[in-house]
This record gives sequence, C-alpha cells and structure tokens, in this order.
Amino acid sequence: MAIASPQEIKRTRRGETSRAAILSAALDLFQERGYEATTMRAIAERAGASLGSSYHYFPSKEHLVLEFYRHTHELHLAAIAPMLAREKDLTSRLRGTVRAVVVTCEPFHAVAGSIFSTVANPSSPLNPFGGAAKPLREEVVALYAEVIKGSDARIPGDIAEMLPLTLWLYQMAILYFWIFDKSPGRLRTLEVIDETAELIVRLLTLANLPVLRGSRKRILGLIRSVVEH
Amino acid sequence: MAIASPQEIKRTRRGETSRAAILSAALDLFQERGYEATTMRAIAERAGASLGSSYHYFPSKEHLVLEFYRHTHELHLAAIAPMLAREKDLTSRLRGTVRAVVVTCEPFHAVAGSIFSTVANPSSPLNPFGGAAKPLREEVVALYAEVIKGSDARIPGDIAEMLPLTLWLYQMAILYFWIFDKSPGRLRTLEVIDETAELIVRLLTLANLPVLRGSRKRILGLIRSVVEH
DNA sequence: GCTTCAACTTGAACATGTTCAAATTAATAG
DNA sequence: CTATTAATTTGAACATGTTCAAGTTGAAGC
Repeated sequence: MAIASPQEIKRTRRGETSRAAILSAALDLFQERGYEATTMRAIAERAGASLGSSYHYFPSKEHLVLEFYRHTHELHLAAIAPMLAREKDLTSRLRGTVRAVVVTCEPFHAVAGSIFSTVANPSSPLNPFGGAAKPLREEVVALYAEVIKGSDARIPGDIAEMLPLTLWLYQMAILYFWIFDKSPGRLRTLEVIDETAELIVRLLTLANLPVLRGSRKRILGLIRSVVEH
Repeated sequence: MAIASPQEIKRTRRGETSRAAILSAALDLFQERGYEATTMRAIAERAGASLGSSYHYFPSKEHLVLEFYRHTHELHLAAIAPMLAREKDLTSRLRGTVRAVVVTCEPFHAVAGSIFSTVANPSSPLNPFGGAAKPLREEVVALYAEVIKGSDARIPGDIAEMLPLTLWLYQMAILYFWIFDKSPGRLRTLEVIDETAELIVRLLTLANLPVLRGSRKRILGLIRSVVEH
C-alpha cells in the first residue's frame, strides 16, 4: 500500500544468502502456482526461512513481483542482443524485440494476468508510471531508444524524441493482448506483433506527408503533454 | 475469483430491501473511504445487515463495484442525453460524451485507481473483456455507436463498423489518464479530451486519402482480428 | 575473551475477504 | 391455523497479507 522507502538494506553475506533463497523460492512458486495461489508462507517455507524474514527483505508480496520483472527483463536483453547487433532494418528490429518479449514471458503466461492487474494499480509500488518500478520502465524505454538508434531508418527529431516511450507503451499493449491470447503457441500474438510492427514503421514514413504535418505536430504535442507530470 | 453464476436471485420484497441497503451502504463507503479501505464488515454494519447477508446478495466485494459502475453509467447517460439530442457535430458529440464521463466520475476519483486495477485483471469478473462486466461494456459501446449515428458526419462503412468499440477503448484510456491527473479541477484531462476528440475526427477525415488507404485497411483488419475471439 | 550493537530471525497477533452450516423468518399449501 | 419449504440471516471459522516486539547471531572494537 505505502510506497517503499528507498533505503537500501546493507547486505552482509548472511543476509544475501537469505534474500536470494527467498527470491528464488518466490520465482519458482509464482511459476508453479501463479501469483495469487502462492502464499507468503509457502515462499518462506520453501526458502527455509520464516514468514517474518521474508518481510525483512521484501516489503510486500508485490515487491517480489518487481524482482520477477527484473529477472525477465535480463532474459529479454540477453535474448535480443545478437539480433540487435546484426539487424539494421527498423521493422525487423522492432518485431524481433517485441517477439522476444512474449517468448521470454511465455513460461509466466499463467501468472501474467494477476501481475498485470497489480501493475496497473496507480497506488501499487509496481505501477510503472511512478514508484519502485520506474527505474525498470526507464531501462525498457532506453532499450527501445537503442532499437531505433541502431537502425538505418532516419526518424525526424521531433518524432524520435517521443518514439521510445511510445514503443514501450505499445509493448505494454501487446503484453495485455498476449495475456488473453488462448491460441496454440500464442500464435495470434505473434501475428499481431508482425502486423503492428510493420504498420508502425509505415506510419512513421507517412508522417512526413504534408497533409499529415498538422496532425503529426498535434499528436506529438499531445504525447509530450501527457508524459510530463 | 470464480465467475459469478448467472442465476438470478428471485427477489422478494424483504430481500430487495436488504440488497438495496447493502448496495447503498457500499456506494457511500466507497466514496467516503475508497475501495480498499472499505471493509465488507463496515458495509454490512452501515447497512444494518450481517456480514454473511452481504455475501448472500453479492458474491464478492468486486461485484459491489460492478453495481457501482452501473450506477455511474446511468448518471452518465442522463447527463449527456440533452446534448446528444441537440448536437449534430461529431467532434462536439464525442467531446461532450467523454467530458461527461470524467465529470460524472469525479466524486469517485479517489476510488478509481484501485477499481481500475481490479478491472484490468483478466481473471476478475469485472474485466470488461469477458465475465460479468461484458453486458455493461456492450452498453457503453452501443452508446458510442449512437454518438456516431446521431452526428452529421459521414463515416465509411468499414470504419463505422469498428469505431464504437475503438471509442470505448479510447474512453478507457482517457479514464486511466484521469486517474493520474492531479491538476486542479482535473483540467488537464479535459484539455486532453478536447484535443484528442478533435484529432480523432480529423484522422477519420484523412483516412479517405489515397495514400492512407492501405494503412487504413490494415488497421481495420487488425482491430477486427483483435476483437474477435 | 568480553562487550556491544546492528543485522537478522522468529512466530504470534491482527485485519479482512470469504465460506458455511445452522438458525430464523415468512410465505404458501392443506 | 398448522406444516412445510424456500428465502434470508447470522456469526463463527478459515486463509492469507502484513506488522511488530522480542529474541538470536555474529562481527568489530577493546
């Protein structure tokens, strides 16, 4: 409920071991049973710790999810590094990056629903628009900046400024769609990613048309005004 | 957690009184204290009922929120009826309708955050993409169909087909923005509504341009494929 | 080795959403 | 009016996230 106080816990070796055990148990159990079905008591038990000890390291169950996110983010980065190093075409880079998101998250599909709802809550420390999850969001936004920068596409400056954040939002939308996707192998999500990635790049090109200049300026102004707080 | 069984409770006069008292107490308390701070025990107490009785009429706390939604929807409909009867300009109709949403919801701004997160959860009966909240969503979509139909704008058939649902989604996005809006009188949300309403109608016009034909078809196909399940 | 103190651990206690079996009430049939 | 039955009401019991005061541990300084 309350935002986590940002004070770092100074980690001794003993503490670090406990913390790691608790986190690892939590990640396992979230995958096995889902977020809601995993109780803090079960986490503590599997970690060989006590209930209170878990709360010493993680202020709440939600904060364990935050680590869960960070974990998948690392996996995602590792998965796309070779592609980003090789590929120059923006559509391909975008498609590859977003495809990798859902592929990386696939083992957690069952958990994702309840997590997403937690994340959507503005008063949750996990809400990416503020609170504890903000740094992680910024890492993802930076990743999309890299996706753009490393491509051979020439994006006008005013668009380039807002694009990474917009693509992050796009990724969130894809993830929400993916949560509902019941098709075998989550194929429909992959199709939607392919289609939208192409469409986005196409619209970026069209944005230079004279008729669209006005709308383009307005849209960018809108995004800018929505983002600033 | 479980989806509500759709069996109607046959309401005798006695039952109806109790049900109404519980609902009314819940609506009051949600406004006074917010969703999370309102306990089922407090609702029962204020309603002069017992805890168990509340659960006899409402399968869960979330289902009380659903009624809360329905309540604000009625208020919204009443608020915009005169405007819709008079106004023919699509931009004005759209702006007026969405403005009325946030104005109607203003008394519940403090509650809205936690409610929104509950609603976003795919496994919640309140999730508008399925479950108990679907009928209400369809009412709102129908309202936007009316917003379009009653206007003097001539919308191409393929767009008109998908537009109401898209506008419902747009309304959801505005509401999410509104939740975070801390400006006095929620002025920023109103500004964003004005700007986006104009922009949407402008883009609808532009969609007829030959250069945009391809993208238009693709976007519509995308929406269609995303909506169908 | 002893003291000190912060880090760490513990489990009981609490609040609250939910379930349920039993009790109560009121309407209906005879 | 009485018996029956379904609707309604009740509150105890349960599960689980969270808090907290008290206990334990181990390293650093002497």
